[in-house]
Amino acid sequence: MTDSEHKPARGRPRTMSPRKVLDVAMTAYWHADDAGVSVNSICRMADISKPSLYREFGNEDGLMRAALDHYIEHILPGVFGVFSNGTTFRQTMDALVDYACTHPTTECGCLFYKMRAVRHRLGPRTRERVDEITTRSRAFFAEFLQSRRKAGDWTSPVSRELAARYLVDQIGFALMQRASGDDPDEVRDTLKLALSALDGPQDPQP
Amino acid sequence: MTDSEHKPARGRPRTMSPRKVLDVAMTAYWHADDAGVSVNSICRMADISKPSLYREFGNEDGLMRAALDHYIEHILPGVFGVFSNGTTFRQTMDALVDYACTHPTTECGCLFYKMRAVRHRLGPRTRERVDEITTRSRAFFAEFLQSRRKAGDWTSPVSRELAARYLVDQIGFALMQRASGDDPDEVRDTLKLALSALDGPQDPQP
DNA sequence: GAATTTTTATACCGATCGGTATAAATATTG
DNA sequence: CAATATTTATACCGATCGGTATAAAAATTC
Repeated sequence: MTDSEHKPARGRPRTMSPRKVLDVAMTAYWHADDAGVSVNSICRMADISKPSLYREFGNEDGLMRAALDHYIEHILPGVFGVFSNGTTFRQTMDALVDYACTHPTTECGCLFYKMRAVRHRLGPRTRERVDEITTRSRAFFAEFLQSRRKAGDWTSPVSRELAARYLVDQIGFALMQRASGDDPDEVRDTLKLALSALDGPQDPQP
Repeated sequence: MTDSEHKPARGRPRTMSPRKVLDVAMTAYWHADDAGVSVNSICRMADISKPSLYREFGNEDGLMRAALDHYIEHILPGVFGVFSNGTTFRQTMDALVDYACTHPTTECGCLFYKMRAVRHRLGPRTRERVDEITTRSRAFFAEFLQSRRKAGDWTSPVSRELAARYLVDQIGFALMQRASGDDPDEVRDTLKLALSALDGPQDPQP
């Protein structure tokens, strides 16, 4: 949806690659310790001029939204291996905990959750995208939970809507702790304890 | 510890009241929707000049630390009514959920948790104070849990250290959601579900 | 080669930031 | 009243912010 892959046909050839800028911006927003990621710094890091960036993305809001889309498209799909078809609810939860707490990809947290945490200070288009992804994530987890309930290995009396929201929130909480540099073992213990609230009534705790 | 209540004995009398500045700063940091609380804005709100503020608090870090201390001293004590002596673990948890999700004081979250969420961008002295309060909070909850375990109404196999950390984190998470303007009912459902992970093995869920 | 089109680089805009230099204002002390 | 001590108000500092005006550079079209 970058919508500017039109070949210019004539004019000065561009030295700026939107793909490269998005890689830089995504990584910067994602791995930044604090909110100190300015348009200026991204231009310096990507070695482009500000007018080039503004021509391509309009404003900071457009850049952040494009960077989030870039992240969703290129980084997030790696997570969905966790949701293989045959696996039990419990197995999937364990795999999720592993992924969120020890996978190198999540060492700096998750760009989506980081943007969600500062939702109020985002531009309107980026905020809109964050809200869309929140809705889609909850729907995805709700569908997963429904299938596991039908399969019989998720027996909690909690509604799947609440459980889906709870999963999205608790995983995000763990990823934010991870991004803050918290002890991975403590993050893991906390997340496992939180997710145990979704266990069935008579399931034994390992 | 404001340490500047020395009467000047001579010189131009001060029109600036540290107490008033701390009230303004505390409220601003606490109720601010985003990070847009600058020293300039606090001076405008408190109707004082910047040199007066810098003379009293040194720098932004000193002001934030003093505002946090002010909050701990004047606001937080109202919470401890929840931990009356006779109440059960379950009763205390319910009271905590009520307080965190519906009490007017928590409508904008909690200044401590808000500062904790941006711990990395705090000045060294404020960050030190935040860490101290984190440690003290965990210790307080651990002591409470130990007493309830001895009293026999907290039977979870979870260690009290983990449970204490979990309580501090989950209550903070709920307060941050509340500060973000999330639906109080949803925050309440999430927190109740999270705290149910600390219930004993055979306790019935109401 | 001249005209046109597109992107580039540079320099700038006003606003705001945290922090401070300076001097006027207002008190006590002699 | 003069000297001194302290706080005030004002104006300023350099840096950075998001965003843009302007014109040169580099391509195609005529």
